[in-house]
Amino acid sequence: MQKKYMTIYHDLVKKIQTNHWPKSTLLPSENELTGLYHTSRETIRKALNILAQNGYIQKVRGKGSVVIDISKFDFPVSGIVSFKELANNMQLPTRTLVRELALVEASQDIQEILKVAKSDYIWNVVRVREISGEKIILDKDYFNTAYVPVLTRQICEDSIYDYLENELKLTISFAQKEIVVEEPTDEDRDLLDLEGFSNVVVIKSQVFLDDTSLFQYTESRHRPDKFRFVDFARRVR
Amino acid sequence: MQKKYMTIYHDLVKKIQTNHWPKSTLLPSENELTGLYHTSRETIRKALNILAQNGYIQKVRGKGSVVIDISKFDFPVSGIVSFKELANNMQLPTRTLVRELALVEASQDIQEILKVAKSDYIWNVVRVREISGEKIILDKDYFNTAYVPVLTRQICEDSIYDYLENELKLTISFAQKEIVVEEPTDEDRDLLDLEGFSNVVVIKSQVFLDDTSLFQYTESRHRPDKFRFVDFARRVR
DNA sequence: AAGTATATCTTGTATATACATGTTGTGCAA
DNA sequence: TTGCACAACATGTATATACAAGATATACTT
Repeated sequence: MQKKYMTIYHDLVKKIQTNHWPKSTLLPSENELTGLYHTSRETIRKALNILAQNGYIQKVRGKGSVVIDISKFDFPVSGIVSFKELANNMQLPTRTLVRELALVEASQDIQEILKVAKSDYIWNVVRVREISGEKIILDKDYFNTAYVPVLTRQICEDSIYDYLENELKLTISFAQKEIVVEEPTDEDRDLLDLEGFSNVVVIKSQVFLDDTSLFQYTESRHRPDKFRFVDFARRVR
Repeated sequence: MQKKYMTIYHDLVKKIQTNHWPKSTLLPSENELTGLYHTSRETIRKALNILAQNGYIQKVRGKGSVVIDISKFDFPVSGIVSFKELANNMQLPTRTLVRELALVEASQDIQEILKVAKSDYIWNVVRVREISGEKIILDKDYFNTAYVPVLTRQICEDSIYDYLENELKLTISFAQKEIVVEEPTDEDRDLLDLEGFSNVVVIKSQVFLDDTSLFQYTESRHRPDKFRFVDFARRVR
């Protein structure tokens, strides 16, 4: 890491999480922090602003930065996080079952969503996520082959995002997400342990790269009783 | 508005929304913008960073700022937005029915959530939101009387947030939100037009003021078929 | 003793400069 | 014609200074 304000940010996060500065106390003032980190006030302020954005502190003019330890929860689906990254932070045992991996012509719907031509081929991946032995989540991924030419079963069982970022060197940047509740499809009923639930929670995401190109569409279909979405929000005026 | 970077931000938002710079084109460079707005580059950069945060542009190093018009959707429940503010942006007719407004001792649960003492009184508000004549949303609000001493039926029918911000001069600042799916309670079945749905989507929010004090807890209970949550997310590394 | 003015702390805004680093097109050389 | 070097321009990072404005403790005045 070479970006100074980022290393300071991460250091401050760690210190807040380890209770170095307990909840609802004040951080050292910006001027003191410049001394501690041997840097300028503007650099400190950049780090502090990211802390505020992410719900670690609340800045109060004339007073200082209050720690608000909205403790980063068990299952933060906010942001863009791969299942593997989630699983790593979870206490429960997880498993991924690849049910489908095929290069196919896009359906009408997917054509429009991914903005590809009629004859274009796309990757179609269907995976079941098992948590504590129960089939809880059905992930249906569609990738534009212009950006993801190759996919293997091995990659899908491990982590596609890991492959995209570390092997293909793609820079995943932002996503448009939508959460709705739907009736289960036959596929849902077939592949998930729905236990009589008459709804599934569906997270639909369009995911974009650094250069604003749309490369992925995903539907993540969850059993409703196991679904939880937490978010930190700021009031905008 | 006296903050220069905020007026520039709002001006740029307006110009993007009115297609002055169409989707996937480049904004003028930072240097050009300093000329247009008669200001310094850092001030322009502050405005641009807020645009990027809110999903209007994607900054690409060496190239410029690409407009990504993730068009602000019909029902943005992301952020902290009052029902009245939502209703004003909606095409459909809405109505609010106040079913309860009482000063009561907090239950065990609410005591813990709002962090008030056993004997403390809190405001308990129950409102039904009608959209196109259907009872779709049940809002259950709990306010700490230390910050909201007075509430009237009139205020609850109009907009509590409007009252808090413009009359009481409270500065609502941030919230911790959680979305889960639950089985309907008797109250849900009684007050909402559930039409046989066996689930409700519940948004639970703790809302905080400027000085980090917790003043409100809310449960917003939605009929699942009418629920939609959209969000813009950035990948953090 | 009470209240008020003030000094001094805090964060917020605006501006300037310097250099690093990524992108793109121009023009020269093979 | 192809390919490479380089200039020109874009954004990113780090630093400095000045002043505005909110919070707070101190000391002084009444």
